[in-house]
Amino acid sequence: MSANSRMSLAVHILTWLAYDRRGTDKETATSQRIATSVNTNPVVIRRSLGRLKDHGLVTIDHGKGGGWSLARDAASITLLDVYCASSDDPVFGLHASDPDAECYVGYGIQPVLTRIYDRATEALRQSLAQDTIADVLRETVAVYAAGDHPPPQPRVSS
Amino acid sequence: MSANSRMSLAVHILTWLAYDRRGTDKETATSQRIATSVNTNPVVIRRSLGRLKDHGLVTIDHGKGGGWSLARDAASITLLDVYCASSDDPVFGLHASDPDAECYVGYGIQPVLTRIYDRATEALRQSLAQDTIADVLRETVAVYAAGDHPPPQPRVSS
DNA sequence: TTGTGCTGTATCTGTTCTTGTTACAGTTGT
DNA sequence: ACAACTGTAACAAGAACAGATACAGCACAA
Repeated sequence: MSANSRMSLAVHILTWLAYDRRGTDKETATSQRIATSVNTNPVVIRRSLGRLKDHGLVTIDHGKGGGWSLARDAASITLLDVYCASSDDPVFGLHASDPDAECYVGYGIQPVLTRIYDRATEALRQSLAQDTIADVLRETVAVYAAGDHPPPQPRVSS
Repeated sequence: MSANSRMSLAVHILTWLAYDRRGTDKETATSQRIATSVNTNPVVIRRSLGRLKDHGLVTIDHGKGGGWSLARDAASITLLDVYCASSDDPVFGLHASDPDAECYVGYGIQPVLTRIYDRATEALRQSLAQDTIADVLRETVAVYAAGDHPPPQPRVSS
């Protein structure tokens, strides 16, 4: 919902791939299997994976038996990378309709807002840059290990 | 547009009121006059002002000849205050549909995301807290003074 | 070369959110 | 009582989004 659930979706996918890579049986990583974990439609996953591929975060092996995998080590993919790949829209938007240019405030406020928004957005980005997909995977597994999980099975997906 | 143009609207309104307060002729600050500067409908302004009033940033004098004014000094209203009054929605949203709890990643990822999002959002908020409406007004007037403004009149609005 | 399995993308639907607008009752000073 | 403005409901139009179906395209295997 709200603003940016695409970010959560992308992090989920990448974390899933990072976990999947550790396995040895190597069932192919298809959009269908990922969709089961995220609990949504495979097309939604493919749309997100397409963006991640365009930003060089994942690769795809086409053809029968192919599948998705991380293009780089999970420890080198920061959440800022994911954020950049997930959203084109700025956090803050300017006025829906252009202000009255004949007014002191209406004339001058937009560049001021832009400066303030840019700085705040940069602070947000710096914070996101501090975590990697490897961190998320480690913490996520820890949450699983600590919790009283409803199901007893320790496999990635169904 | 995009995410949060309500923030820009609220900053514009408060800056306008901060400027208006400096005047001596004291034409009443009505939603109609503010709407002219923002170039929108008075009801849109009233909706925003209602939220700002609920957060204690502005006050209203009802009745004939009444009008809006800042509840506090412009230098004491930070953009974080405005942000809090403008938006209930978080910057980042979690998954649209709950992930599969039978999956390692699906089970454990949401609290991890929440922690990361909270930290990033806090960085954004700290950045916004560094500017006040008084700062915005000063810089906005400077932009006006520096520019080659289309109209020659130096009055607030029409 | 044919078959298989998966991707990439177009398209449609239902939902939600937002802006802009009209309308009108409520409030308050003159 | 009147004038002036607010607060809010209601509505239309538009954008954005998730979810879903459908199908052509691609690459490997046999």
